Amino acid sequence: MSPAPGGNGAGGRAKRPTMVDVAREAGVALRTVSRVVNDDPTVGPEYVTKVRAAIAALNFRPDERARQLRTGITGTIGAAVRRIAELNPALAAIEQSARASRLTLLASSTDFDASREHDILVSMCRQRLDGIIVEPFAENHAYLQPEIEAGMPMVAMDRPMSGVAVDCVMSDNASGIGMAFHHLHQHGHRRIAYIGDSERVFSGHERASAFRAALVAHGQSVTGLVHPGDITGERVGASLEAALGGPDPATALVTGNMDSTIAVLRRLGPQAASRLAIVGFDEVPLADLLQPALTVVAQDTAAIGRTAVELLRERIADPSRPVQNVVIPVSLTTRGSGEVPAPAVSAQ
Amino acid sequence: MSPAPGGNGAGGRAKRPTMVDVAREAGVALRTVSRVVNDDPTVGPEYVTKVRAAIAALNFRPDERARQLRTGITGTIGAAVRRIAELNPALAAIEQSARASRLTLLASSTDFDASREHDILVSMCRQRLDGIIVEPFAENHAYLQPEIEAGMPMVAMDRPMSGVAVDCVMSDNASGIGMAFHHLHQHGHRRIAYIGDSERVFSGHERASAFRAALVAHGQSVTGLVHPGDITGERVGASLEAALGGPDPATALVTGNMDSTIAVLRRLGPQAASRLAIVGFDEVPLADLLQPALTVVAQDTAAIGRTAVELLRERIADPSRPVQNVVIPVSLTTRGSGEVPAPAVSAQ
DNA sequence: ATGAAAGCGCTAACAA
DNA sequence: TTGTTAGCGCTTTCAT
Repeated sequence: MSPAPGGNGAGGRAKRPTMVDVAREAGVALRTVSRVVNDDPTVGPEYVTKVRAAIAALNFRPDERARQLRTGITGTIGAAVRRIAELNPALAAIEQSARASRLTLLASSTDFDASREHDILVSMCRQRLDGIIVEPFAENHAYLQPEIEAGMPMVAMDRPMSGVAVDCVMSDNASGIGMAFHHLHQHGHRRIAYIGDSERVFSGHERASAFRAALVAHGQSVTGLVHPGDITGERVGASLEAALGGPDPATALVTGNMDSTIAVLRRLGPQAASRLAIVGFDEVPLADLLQPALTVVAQDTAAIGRTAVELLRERIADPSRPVQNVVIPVSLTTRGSGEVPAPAVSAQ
Repeated sequence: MSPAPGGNGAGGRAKRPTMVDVAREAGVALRTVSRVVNDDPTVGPEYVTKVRAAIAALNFRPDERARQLRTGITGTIGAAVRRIAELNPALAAIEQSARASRLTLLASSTDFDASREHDILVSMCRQRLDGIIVEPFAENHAYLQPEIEAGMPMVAMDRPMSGVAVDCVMSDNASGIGMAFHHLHQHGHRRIAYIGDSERVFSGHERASAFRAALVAHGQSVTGLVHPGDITGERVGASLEAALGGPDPATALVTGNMDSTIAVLRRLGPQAASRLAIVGFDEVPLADLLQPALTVVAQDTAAIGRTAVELLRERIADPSRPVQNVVIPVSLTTRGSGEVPAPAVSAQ
């Protein structure tokens, strides 16, 4: 009711009250305030009342930083992903799981930049977060070995890390590519091309390799059909020409990730996809509104995020357990673009 | 070279070395280690060498939490937005600006839930972040008054906050709606309907009001043309029927935000938009790949995010400066859907 | 240029 | 059940 004593006048930068102030105001010991704040049941009801009143009178808010320093745990896990603020269902799942475990999530964008990733991970380690989920980008992470040895729990998502042994969760890339290929093959296509991310990227390599394997398994030549590389308009355009031009053009296309799919659609122009069968790896926003609607191999992003948090919590609980490697199944979502039939064979 | 002393054996949870350990290892005072860690130039070169060596030998990493407790600043700002992990260019801009100012960003999803928003904001206050950017959702934020009085810098984004006086940055909603209406009017449309978010939402209210004002300014009746409400398939479907059915159907549509636009497109089905002129408020992912490509009123999300960080930094620097209110202009991006001409008047 | 010692605000042994 | 006291790991006066 009465305004807080202690020079809380208007305008000036008020000094926040601490537990000591609350204790004085309530006429109890510091320890009692701490107990009340932490809902310790062994405090007498009248003390609880007095302390609560003092807390309200002073507008006291405990300083989480001091608590963290003292207890050694931050209640926060970090997520170093390529992009926050872009559609990232795995990150959404991580946030949800973290919240369910009463953990704060500190998410940062590594932004496809190894040095940024380095800075973020080092900073997270200095903050002594309870654990870190990372979607690795850099080639080598040996510099993290001391941190891991010092007990910093870490989980890799989407890609494994090299140079350190950490738990990892990722999609079954090979199966997904197999599904896409098989689906198009079943719809009569015999010339199926692949356009995807650079093989320098782990998943780009896995997917391109799996596609080559599928071609070989169907007794086909790999020549001219597999086009990994950077996702730029020009590169994708050139790959498209290579795949769709020539004497024996592809009648169907597998795109290796969301960005490739979008780049291909942009390059082909509206409705060009109705002449060509397309199956994309990764879900695409508004895939149902395109024409034809896009058939995709969908990753179980919710499971990936959930599993990442699970692995991290298990690692926190038992730092010495053996390293786990979890592979999450993918699934095919048919919407139209993958069911375009192969054109009847005319001549050759 | 030699392994760190102090029981760093394999398997066990190693205790991290502190500055005290480094000081002992280097044979210097604690204070000197602190100086070296903080690049204080007044340290003798040979001391620097010794300390660096000890740091490397022990794999010492300073504990950011202790530093924060002691200095009082965290170097971290919070962002409580509706959704991270979804396309959110304003959040991306915030992250970029924060990084440019060497600030860590702690982003959390309030997820369209007032109690979640409350928990997140309270938690950020307890963590004594250097400042908070919030995309307010709850009706009233008076509970934050004590925090603001205690010196917690805060900036509202996209919507103002009620119950507290804080800086605010948002788009020029009224102009945007005016642009959309005017654009359609210029293309010959005389029956233009609006479907948007609920008027309980601040921007929903602003935009619906502006649309009514536009109708009135053009001497038209408001009846049956303005449809704010929750964004669900059924509600949007009903609003569409009301607007497009009847004796005098609308020939053009303004949608009030991204979700309304997408809901309308889903409801109308593919290519239905080629019979109806549509201008959406907010950019839509892959808007260029739809048919017809989508004409939208685009918010300058980059400017919004940048300004939010700017306002926050200024507030941190000068807690007593007057509250600022910044309105960011919007712009029209024509792609096709808004340029569908009005059908020739047949009878009536 | 370097060091000794006092805290930042909280929790956790240990006493009473 | 409540209080006393010693830190968590760092920065920072103040001496030297």
